[in-house]
Order: sequence, then structure tokens, then C-alpha cells
Amino acid sequence: MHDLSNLEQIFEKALVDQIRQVGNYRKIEAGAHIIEPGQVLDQIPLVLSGLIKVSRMDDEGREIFLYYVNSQESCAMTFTCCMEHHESEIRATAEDEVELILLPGYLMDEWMIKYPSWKKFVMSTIHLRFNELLKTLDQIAFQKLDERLIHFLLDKSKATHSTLINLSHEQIAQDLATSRVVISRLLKKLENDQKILLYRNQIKLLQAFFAI
DNA sequence: ACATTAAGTGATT
DNA sequence: AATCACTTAATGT
Repeated sequence: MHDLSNLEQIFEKALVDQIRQVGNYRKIEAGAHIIEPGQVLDQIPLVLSGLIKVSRMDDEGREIFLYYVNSQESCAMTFTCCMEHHESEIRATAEDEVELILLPGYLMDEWMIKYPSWKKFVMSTIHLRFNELLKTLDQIAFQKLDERLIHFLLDKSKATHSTLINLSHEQIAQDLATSRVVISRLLKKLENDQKILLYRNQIKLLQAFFAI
């Protein structure tokens, strides 16, 4: 098997012993796909070393990064997938050489009750992942709005044949279906980047703005 | 001078 | 990103 003693930092001794018994040690080469979308899996991977990238595939087959699974962590998706026998919604790729242990899914119900540390581990990884997902989701949305705002200002400038926009942040926010605070922040960032100048009810588009 | 409205900020979800 | 809470700046009366 493999040295699992460092697992004793997060799990009770009895559980680590059981992992030694039923765990399936695997070494995975860098770049290999560990899980593909649509795959039904009946084992929970517990990462010992290395880094796993979890991503989602869109219709055109492009990858969208979701989150990383570090060593001493596990994938939140597989917890639910295993128990309900759902198909995987994600792809897991080894970023570098990964060592992991596969744990049989049928033991999970038992472990949740038998080992408090396991339950805690499951809960905290789900919580951790969920928060990370929220963060990346926000970033994607943020970038979209950032671009939408720039296009909006460009359109307005073109329509009025002026580089001076006569709109309050509030009005822009309504047109872009967002809140004033968000627009204020994005505009402030553009101003800090020397792309625009901000006044009350007015926005001056500088040369640099059109170079974006 | 005071009230009102626009804009800026930090913290939280 | 959205919302809240609060501050600060600009304008109108």
C-alpha cells in the first residue's frame, strides 16, 4: 500500500485503518483524465498528492474551469454521484502526477454514521467547493458585465457622436439590469485605468477607452 | 444652511 | 455580482 499516516491528522485512527484495508491506491500520470462527463462511478477518490482540475464541458466541447482538488481533499461531486448513482457532470484532469485512493462508494452510508471525522470531512469539502463555485461563477458574470458596460458606453458615444456621456450610474445600471453600486465600481475601475473620467451625471471617454 | 440626489466604499452573502 | 449600510460630494431651493 502506501503511507497514509498523514491522514491521521484529519481522520480517526480506526478510519485510517479501514481506508488501508479497502482503499484502492492509484498513481495517475499528469494530464490524464480521471473522470469524464457521463461516467457513473462507484468509488470516491481521496487525493494524497498532486492537483486535480475539475471542469465542466459546454455544448461545443469547450472546457470551463470550476475548481481544483488539492491533496487531502476529495471531489464534492462524487459524494453525491456515488450515493445516488448519477452520471458525472464534470471532467477531472490530473494537473500533475496524482496519487489517490479510491474508496468503495457503498461504504459511505456506514462511514457517515460510524466516523464523525468522515462526516465532517464530507460536509466541509462540499461547503468548500460550493463557495469556490460561487466565486468562479461570480468572476464569469463579472467579466461579462464588464464587457457589456464597455459596449454600452461605446454604443452611446456613437449614437450621440460625443465622448461625453450624459447618464447617471443609476440610469446605466437600469439599462444593464444591474445595481448602481456595481456600475459605480466598474466605472471607478475604468477611471483608475485612465480609460474614462467621472463626473456627476457625466462620463468622459478618453482616447485609451477606444483602444480596449 | 439645509435637503435631496449622485457617487464612493466596505462588509456580507 | 447583488445588497446593505454608511460616507462623501455635488446640486438645488
